[in-house]
Amino acid sequence: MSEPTSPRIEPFKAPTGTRDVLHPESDRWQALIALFAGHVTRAGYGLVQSPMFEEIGVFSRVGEGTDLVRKEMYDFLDKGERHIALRPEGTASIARAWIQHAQGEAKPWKVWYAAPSFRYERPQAGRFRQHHQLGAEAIGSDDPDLDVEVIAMLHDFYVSVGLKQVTLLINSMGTAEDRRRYIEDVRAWLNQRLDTLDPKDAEKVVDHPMRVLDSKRPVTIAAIADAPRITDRLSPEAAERFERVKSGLTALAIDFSVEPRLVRGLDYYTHTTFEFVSGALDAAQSTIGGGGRYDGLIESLGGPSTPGIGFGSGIERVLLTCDAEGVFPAPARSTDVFVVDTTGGTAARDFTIELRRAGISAERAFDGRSMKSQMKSADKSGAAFVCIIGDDEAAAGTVTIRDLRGDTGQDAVDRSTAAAVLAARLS
RNA sequence: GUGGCCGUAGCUCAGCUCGGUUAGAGCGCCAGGUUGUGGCCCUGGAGGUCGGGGGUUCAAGUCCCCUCGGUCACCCCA
Repeated sequence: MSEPTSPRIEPFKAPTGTRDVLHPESDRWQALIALFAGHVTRAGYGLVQSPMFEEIGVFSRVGEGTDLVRKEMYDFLDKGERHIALRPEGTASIARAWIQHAQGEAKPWKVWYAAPSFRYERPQAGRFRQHHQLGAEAIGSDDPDLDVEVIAMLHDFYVSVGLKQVTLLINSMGTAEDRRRYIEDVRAWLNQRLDTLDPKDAEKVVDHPMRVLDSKRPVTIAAIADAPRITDRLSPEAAERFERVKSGLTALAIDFSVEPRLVRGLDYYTHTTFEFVSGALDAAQSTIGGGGRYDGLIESLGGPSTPGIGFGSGIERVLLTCDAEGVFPAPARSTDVFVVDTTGGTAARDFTIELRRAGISAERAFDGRSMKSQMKSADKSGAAFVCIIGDDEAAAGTVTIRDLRGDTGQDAVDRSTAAAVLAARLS
């Protein structure tokens, strides 16, 4: 009989379509979120932390016919048999939160978030099962100048990130009635030309006629050149609103192009819809942010008829675009002081923490490494100074401060004053 | 969900076409060269279920099948 072999464990991996964001990339995430937070905070938006999952109904109201609801929802039954879905997009949760808690707040209620979203899809470039969105929503006002504010906020954020090859596309879906009537018109128009469409698109005429207009297939693109345009069919009040939005963007020197075929994936949009597309990404996923007005959403979630507008922007896609444009690198990590201790580690333990308590960033090596090894670690840490504590310093109650960057050499100072000396030399 | 390509050290990859001694390189990591001093250089070391399972064979990293994962595209979207 041979000894029973211990079972080999196949190492676990992060689930399909998810990733671990480790430093230094995570430092870049923090910097991006902080930059965004600055923009929205200056505009009066407050942070909302909402649950990552909801009763599935919250999300299915965004559009029973959308792919997002029909096949991309990451849903399951919990132990209480509740039908739960992981948040696939940010707006519905915010709308639900407003209905539940904030109806009495001043309008518009302006909030922002930086949070994960989940969609059950096959991952590819710029597409994940868990991705992260920076978003903002303003609920309770139908003023078109609010549309301008929201779009300008996202535009200016991209500018401050350093992105140059970003194009703003805008469209208006008109009122709910305009939208409904237009969809019928498009369906009728397409039905008379089914044989001229690419077969893949012809299938979509019944359920998603507007999707056909958004097709990338050459045959279809040629066939729909003269299809009715929503922007030609807006009711007078919707057209006037749209003009106000466009003139606002123009006044702010924000370039845009009206794209009457712009179709966004969620059914709740009315009036203004917009999308920021990167020209630097050659991947299939080039939309880095988008949003629009959703004047019917709150009501469909059981709240009072209330207008709203907002956007979401994918952190992963924004950073992908940054890579493509060579902007927004990870901020350099810096350590002020690296403590080298060859006396056994006690001095490093205590002195490092003393320095940190004095507001100095301090690192050290562990495991009783040789001085040479510790010096190498000090160099790699990027520290400006190294503090050496060997037998001589320990006996004399001093530390040797060595400048790792310049040529000022090294000198011993009394340990009790070392933190102050370092703080002075670092400033 | 469908299809193309790809899975060999922590990372990037060679080896697979025409199966055959202890599976290699660079980088990284650790140590030594300098018994108290980093960056450069030199030397050495650790580290591999060749994604997993099955099959063919005297013999499989190499051939076949299945499966899982990655990636890209469709679809759709951030």
